[in-house]
Amino acid sequence: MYKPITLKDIALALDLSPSTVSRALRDSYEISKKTKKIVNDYAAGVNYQSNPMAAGLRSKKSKSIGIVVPDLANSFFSQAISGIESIADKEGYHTIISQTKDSYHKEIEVVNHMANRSVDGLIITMSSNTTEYTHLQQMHKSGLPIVFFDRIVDEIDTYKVICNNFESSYKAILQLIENGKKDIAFLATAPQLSISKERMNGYRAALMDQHILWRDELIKFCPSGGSDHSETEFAMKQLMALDQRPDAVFVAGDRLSMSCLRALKKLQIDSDELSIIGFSNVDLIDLLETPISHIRQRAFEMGQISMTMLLKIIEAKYPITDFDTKTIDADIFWAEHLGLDS
Amino acid sequence: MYKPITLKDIALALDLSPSTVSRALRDSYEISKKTKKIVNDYAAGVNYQSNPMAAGLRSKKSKSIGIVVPDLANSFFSQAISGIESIADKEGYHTIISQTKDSYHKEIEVVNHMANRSVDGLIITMSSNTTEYTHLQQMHKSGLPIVFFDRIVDEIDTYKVICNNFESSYKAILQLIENGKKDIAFLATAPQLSISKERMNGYRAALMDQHILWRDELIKFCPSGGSDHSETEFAMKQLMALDQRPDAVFVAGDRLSMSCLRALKKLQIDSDELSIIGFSNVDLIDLLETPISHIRQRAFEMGQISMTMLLKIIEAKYPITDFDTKTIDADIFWAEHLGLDS
DNA sequence: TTGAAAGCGCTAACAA
DNA sequence: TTGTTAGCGCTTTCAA
Repeated sequence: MYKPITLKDIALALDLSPSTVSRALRDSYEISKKTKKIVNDYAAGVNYQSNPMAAGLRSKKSKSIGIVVPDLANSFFSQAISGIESIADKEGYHTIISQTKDSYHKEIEVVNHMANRSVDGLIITMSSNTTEYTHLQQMHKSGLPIVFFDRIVDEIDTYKVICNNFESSYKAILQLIENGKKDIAFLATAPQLSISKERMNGYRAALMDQHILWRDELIKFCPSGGSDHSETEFAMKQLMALDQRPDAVFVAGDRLSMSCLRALKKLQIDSDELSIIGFSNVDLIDLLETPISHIRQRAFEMGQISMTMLLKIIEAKYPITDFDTKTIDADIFWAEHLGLDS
Repeated sequence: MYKPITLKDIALALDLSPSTVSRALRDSYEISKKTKKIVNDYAAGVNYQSNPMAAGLRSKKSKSIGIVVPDLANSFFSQAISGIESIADKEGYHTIISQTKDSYHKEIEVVNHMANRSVDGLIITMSSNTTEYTHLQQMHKSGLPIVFFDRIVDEIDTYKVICNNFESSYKAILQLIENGKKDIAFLATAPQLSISKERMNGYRAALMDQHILWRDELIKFCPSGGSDHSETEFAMKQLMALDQRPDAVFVAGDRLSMSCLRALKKLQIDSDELSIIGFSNVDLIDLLETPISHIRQRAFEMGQISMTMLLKIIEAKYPITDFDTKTIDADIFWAEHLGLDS
């Protein structure tokens, strides 16, 4: 059976008390250098591993944080996770990752599990089906440090890290208009998501500033976010069936952008007919058949900032009350055939 | 401060003993239906969440398992994780995911952390830089259930799940040869990895059976596995500089396949000049500019099987001694221009 | 500078 | 069917 060395074992072997060993191992100021050396050497020799469950049970700290994202297969999230880990590693924090697959119930379950496992904090991107936040509000009120990332929740006051959704959308649409596009469709995932709203606001503002009329029929939502291709295909089919067809489509979602490409391929719609610009952090974007203009979020950097913010809360001596939302620029890349700079 | 309801609180409120409450909550046969109902109703009312750290500390079980993969950004792994979770969810197990970024040291750290967090078992794909397994051997000897996945370790006797590396490689090469290719290069990641060896064996066997001479200069390794593009580019450049240039290349790695495509694009080598077939589980493969024949592993299924095997070990009444290695078929898809069936 | 003792929240013998 | 008691491995008062 699995029987690791315990702190007690060390105490016994070294004829010290458990508390001394514990303190020595944690490099407490009360312990003499000599004792510390003896203890640490012995511990290293027998490959002692402290048990975080026992430690956490007592001290309510675990030096580990939880990361909750909707989908690991989404490069935006995996890049962000790498950013989070780059900081966590440096600061000696472990990370525990879980995905919700955009399910509200899975999210609740995962968050509870992490909280109970005594993570010291949480970095979370909401599931797209989450419209009710009491599970998070409760934890947050109880003192669990939380940082929201990408998809944020207004109702909970804490640090939030998002990309410049409004501005980058605005800029993208503006550029399209200046390039002669007039009928720009808007394709988004779930309408209740913060990112959908912010991106739509950017779209709307650009149209208004350029005196282009808003057309309801050009707005389509695919709540599955592109995981259900038929949904995207249906939306695109509807758009292309309009009397006044769009000449461009702005896709406000990462997975959705690729789903949209696939739909266009299936519907045999050429990229000359319909320009497409979408949010995308896909690595392979340069290898795609159809050149696609895209807005690329600085996911790694966003992850790093999220972790930095979380650490700030965790290690704060006094509760923080003055939270803000970090907005990170995104980079726009124009497909070559449009002949535009990025 | 964070002060969750404890089992004791419930016991106090209901004037029961903690053990009764504990048993009622866990639906023990010893407890009357009435008491169970009272307890469960009350617990639900106050939103009681059991503390798995305390439970785990005592019972040495946590109903959670660890998943360790090299890289979350690799679709093969994220698909496999989804497969693992599909079974874990059903059986009431939580999953804790970590990535090693193919670092040996990160792997050790992550595995230790998980073991200490009392995961009930581990599903792991080795880091490509791991050549020494004492950290795992130790845990395994101590009784931690482990299932190896994709990249396996001969030295440790437990369940292993891999794809049919030899056979699918053999079949792919055979097909290439039958299609007239004669100078088939072999591109792999780290040579010490089980997958590299198995795939090379398939390659070698097919050549031999078809009486094609083995040529050392057609074999190239890219230890970074495609994350360092310059490495791949250099290898491809070397290959194309040979007097007798290859007319096809077989890529024995997921990320490497895409890296290879990118290298060919950069070197402006047409797919007519050089056919490429590689392992790949990329979702977007149908949207790529260059049609690429590919071997697609049944990642989701492999994940499911891994989890099933792990559960078998975890829940075994008596230690299992008779382990085997599950080999799952892979599917070969031929790029259209080759005019072959899959 | 070290040790003794209590207890974190839970489970599992053993008793009743 | 329920309660009592001890203890998982560690940290943390408090005392020495």
